[in-house]
Amino acid sequence: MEWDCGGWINLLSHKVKRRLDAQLADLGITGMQSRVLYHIVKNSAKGPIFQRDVEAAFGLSRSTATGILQMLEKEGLLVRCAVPDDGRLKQLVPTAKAQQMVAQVGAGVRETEARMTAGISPGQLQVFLEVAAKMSENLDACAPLGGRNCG
Amino acid sequence: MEWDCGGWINLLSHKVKRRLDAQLADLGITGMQSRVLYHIVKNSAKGPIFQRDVEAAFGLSRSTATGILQMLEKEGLLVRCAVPDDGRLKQLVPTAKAQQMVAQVGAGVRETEARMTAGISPGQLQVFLEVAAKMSENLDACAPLGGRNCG
DNA sequence: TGCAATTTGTTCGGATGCGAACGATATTTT
DNA sequence: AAAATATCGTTCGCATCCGAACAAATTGCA
Repeated sequence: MEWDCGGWINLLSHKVKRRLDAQLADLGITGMQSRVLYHIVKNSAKGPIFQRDVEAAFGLSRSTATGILQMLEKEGLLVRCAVPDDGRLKQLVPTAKAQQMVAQVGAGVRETEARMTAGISPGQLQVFLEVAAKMSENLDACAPLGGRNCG
Repeated sequence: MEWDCGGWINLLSHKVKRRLDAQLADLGITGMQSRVLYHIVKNSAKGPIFQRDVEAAFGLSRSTATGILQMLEKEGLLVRCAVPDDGRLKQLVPTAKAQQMVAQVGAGVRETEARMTAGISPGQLQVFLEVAAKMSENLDACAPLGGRNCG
């Protein structure tokens, strides 16, 4: 009779989100937005990056990704420009402002990370991350149930 | 420059939620609702339980808890009745239907839990849960930042 | 070539969660 | 006792995210 599927994980995620959003509120950006922006900044150096890559990396639906990227563009943190090769794609190009934002966000994030992991040994943290990754993988494997809208 | 605050945790939580909600869709209940209901069923045996207890247990804001409990009542899964001692409180009393629902949900939840933890040793899982609990605790400790609306 | 299927991103309506402001009831202080 | 304070739950408007339906562009196949 005892079960708790995802109870702890959702509770923890919930707290992380609240803490991080509060930490970043002054910068006018949310945790999710900052992660997406960081991902774009980091990966656009290696080659062109598109909305579909963001969807895949964060498990977001198309509509949600559209909204986040529109918002980031409106804030002047990136530009979505058409590419000649394929008229469907819009390449995501971070602006100089994005670099600043990423640096500022990084400071807040590291602070929150430090508080969060206080008193946890590197070894424990390692196991934690490995288990989390394995769970993520397991869930991908049994994905066919439900939503077909995201990659 | 490398940071990922809550990236993995949010991604995993996201996937758990999607999987569980899909699993429970046939029963007409969401993962969050089912967890709250289970909590009420389990704890109402030990003594009266109120909305504030739900808020504390799941880190929900007052308004969110109100919404979930109103919904569960509308579905006939619980009754919120006034108590004579304190006119502010509404005791949460699960119905017989709630017992059935909890049993049905339990089956689906155990299936999802099994899939999710496949290939993970009990020892690893133990560490994972301990670290998650420690992180949760750490986040509670630095709570004063932001929202004052929830317990 | 020409038409079907796929891919990419948008818009729309709905669900869930939050914070602020509120009314009602209890408790504490004066 | 009266007034200030605290607690409990509700309502409201806002943000985030989802899935479905859609338009535009590309690819694959006959």
